[in-house]
Amino acid sequence: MRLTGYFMPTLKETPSEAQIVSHRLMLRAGMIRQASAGIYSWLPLGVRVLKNIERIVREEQDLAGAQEVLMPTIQAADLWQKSGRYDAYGPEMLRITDRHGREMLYGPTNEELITDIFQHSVKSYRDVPKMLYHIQWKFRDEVRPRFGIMRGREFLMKDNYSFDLDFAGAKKSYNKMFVSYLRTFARLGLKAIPMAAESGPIGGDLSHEFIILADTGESAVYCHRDFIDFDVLGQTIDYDGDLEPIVNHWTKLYARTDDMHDPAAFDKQVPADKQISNRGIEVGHIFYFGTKYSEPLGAVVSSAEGQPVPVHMGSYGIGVSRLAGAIIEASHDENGIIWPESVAPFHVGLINLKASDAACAKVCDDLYGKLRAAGVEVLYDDRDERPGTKFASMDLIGLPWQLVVGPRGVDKGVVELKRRRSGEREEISADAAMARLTA
RNA sequence: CGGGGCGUAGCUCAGCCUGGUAGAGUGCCUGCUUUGGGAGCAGGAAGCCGGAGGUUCGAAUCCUCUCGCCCCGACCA
Repeated sequence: MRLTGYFMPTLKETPSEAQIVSHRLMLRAGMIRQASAGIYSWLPLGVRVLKNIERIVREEQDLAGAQEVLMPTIQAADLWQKSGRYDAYGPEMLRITDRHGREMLYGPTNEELITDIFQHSVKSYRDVPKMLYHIQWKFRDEVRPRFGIMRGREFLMKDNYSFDLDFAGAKKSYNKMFVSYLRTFARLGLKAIPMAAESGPIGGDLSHEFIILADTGESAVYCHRDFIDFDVLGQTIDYDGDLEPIVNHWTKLYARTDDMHDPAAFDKQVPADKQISNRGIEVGHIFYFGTKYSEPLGAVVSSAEGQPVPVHMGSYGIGVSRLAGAIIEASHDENGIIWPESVAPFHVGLINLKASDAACAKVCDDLYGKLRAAGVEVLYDDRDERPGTKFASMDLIGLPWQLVVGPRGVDKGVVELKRRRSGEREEISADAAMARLTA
């Protein structure tokens, strides 16, 4: 993409409404634009990031055996009346009346709808287990939206719902999602730590929040330092096999959010030099809730003995749009965003330091063509701007690599390859740079 | 929902107290100079001063109402 033709309205100054770093940087980088309180439009650069996050989430859901569906944003109120949540949900739920006076709502979540879909078609124990997920916009009328995209009223979320015959089955589904989440966040370049969370009236330990550590996080979290070095991507996962050992490995050490924190247990279980107490951002939440919705909504299957049994369910959420902000919170410096490779809107930024110089332009155009031909996503700054402006905006938008071509280097037959994350630069030939970027 | 604050040019803000018909920086457009970390000079375009009432000869400025947005707290993916 040539920057001269790209819609990327960057800002030199920080808009006054933005307080936290991800919000400021997303606005400055031209990723989003506020439409109203807690509601945002996504501009081209932001959409590219969002799509990358979505892609990874989707791939990992599919890998774990879940199937994608797509449920509507607007739902009829009657299912919610059946589950009892229409009254329980309160003003956070945006209620709408259609032209016929029918009560509708903009979905804040989808348990009712998915359970209804399931119960219409599934009647036998032979048809479970099933895991169905979708990635859809949701709306929660937060009293006080804030932190930009991190806590908007409208947000993009992946939610998955599992259906099993009994608790043992549900636990297997839970484990699949647990491991799937570890992989998903790791691929997004994040250190996400599963922390014991409130599981509501069901009780037990089957609820985990996946938290990333960031100083600007919204809640206090406490955990063992060894989590930082845990790795999940180095092993092959067999989702049909026993996942319990992996789950155990990731849950045996102390990790709790503020509301579950027990200072005495923390001190007892974690040596002082291994204690981390920090702020954290919740990027995912998984829980088992048994028959809470299957009973009132009639999601019942026949057991092998011919007896009707309500299915055991779990639900598993990932805040897709929130992740865009969370990744920035976890990965930036004073100059701007530092995207992990997997979600970067482009792989490399090609900077022509002197657009008016024919030799420079020749080298750049050539590199641009070759990179594109090689399938490398490249943003080519071909603007007639000063070098400082170009460096600043490229650092701001945080592409993993910068390929800098200036008259000085072109004379010597070299270009400069800069790593955004470390700031390392090296002068190498254009061919060598190509080889590096296509490796 | 309790408490606080802010709406003036795309962005950051001054002007408001003490009423006299719109400002700066930056960004944008033109030209010249410049060219390795958000340049310099000159010229230019750009605002229903959030909206509605009111007071006044006259309102960005004073009064009332209203809408929007932000911050702290409680709450939340």
